[in-house]
Amino acid sequence: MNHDRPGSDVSPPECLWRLPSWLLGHVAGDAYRLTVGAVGSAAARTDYAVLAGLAEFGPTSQAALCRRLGIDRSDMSAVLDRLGERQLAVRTPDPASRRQNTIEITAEGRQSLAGLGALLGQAQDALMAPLSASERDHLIELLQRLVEYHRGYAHDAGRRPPDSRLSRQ
Amino acid sequence: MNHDRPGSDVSPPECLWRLPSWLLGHVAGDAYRLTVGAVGSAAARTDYAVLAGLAEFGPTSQAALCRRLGIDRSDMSAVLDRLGERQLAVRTPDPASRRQNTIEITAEGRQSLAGLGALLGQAQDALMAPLSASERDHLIELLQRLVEYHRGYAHDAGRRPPDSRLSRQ
DNA sequence: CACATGTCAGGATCACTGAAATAT
DNA sequence: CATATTTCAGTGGTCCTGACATGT
Repeated sequence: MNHDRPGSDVSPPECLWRLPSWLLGHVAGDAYRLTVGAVGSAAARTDYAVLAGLAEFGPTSQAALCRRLGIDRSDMSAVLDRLGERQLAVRTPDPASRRQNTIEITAEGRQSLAGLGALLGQAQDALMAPLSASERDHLIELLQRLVEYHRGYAHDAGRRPPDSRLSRQ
Repeated sequence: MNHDRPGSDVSPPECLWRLPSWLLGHVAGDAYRLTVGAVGSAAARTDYAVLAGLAEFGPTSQAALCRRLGIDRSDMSAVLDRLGERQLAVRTPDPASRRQNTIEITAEGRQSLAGLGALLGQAQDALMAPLSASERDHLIELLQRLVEYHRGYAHDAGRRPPDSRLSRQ
């Protein structure tokens, strides 16, 4: 029933309006609703992330996938069950180390990934609508710096240290 | 048990790394955990927002408070019950319009607000640690623009039109 | 009557806790 | 033994739906 929704008396307290965590909560909520709307369901949103990871990483263990996507391994099982049922990914026990699975994306999975990616692109445009292209880039860059710092992601694309060849030999 | 947490194999897929909604989800999650950690409980985080609103708006109706803080009115009742029990806010029926309550912050509420504000400030610094002062301001401004656009907040403080005195008389 | 307010009961999703079974 | 992987059961919070009683 979506109670509440702006009236004319709506302006936030200064005190929260300058508070990054409050702003982030609202914007992330909007982003969530927009992407879920574009993609059709909350599950499909998670599926996209997992499929994107599988497509880019190649066959991976389930735990590594969790670490790289920031999804708790308690929740990953259900996601992979769902992807498995729909034949979008396959889970095979790893012969080399029998305690872990090898997860791999299927051809259908890649198709689904492409479709979801297109839908998500629209949602991103809707989300970032009020910002110019350079502002969007700047926002993305600032968010990336925060993610790197707090989640220990070492994003290295295009940031290969200048002496990388030297330091290796 | 906080499963997962970075290893050395951790780097996100390019595909998500440029996706604002994914970045926002992670950063908002970090912000949430930092603020909850600083403030002691998730409930205290909500209390802060409500107390901040009450302190800045003055006595307000419950529904107006919901709209301005972006909290659903289904959930506000419980929050006010909690604040009432702890004597941080009082809920009195409005004599002028008997269908609405007037909510007001108490002296204890202001004390609690100040304490929580200090704790939250530390969490914000921790969150924004990797960014310079001007980068923090820029991030905040970009997020504000998105919140305004998507949630219909009309933020006007400090943006009084240059001719505000003229336009009023 | 339509409409706003406050309250309640409940669902859905998410991030997380804690523990078990299994294998290295 | 300690450690890592996979899975499951369950919690708490937030957001949301739908309804109801009470007022204007």
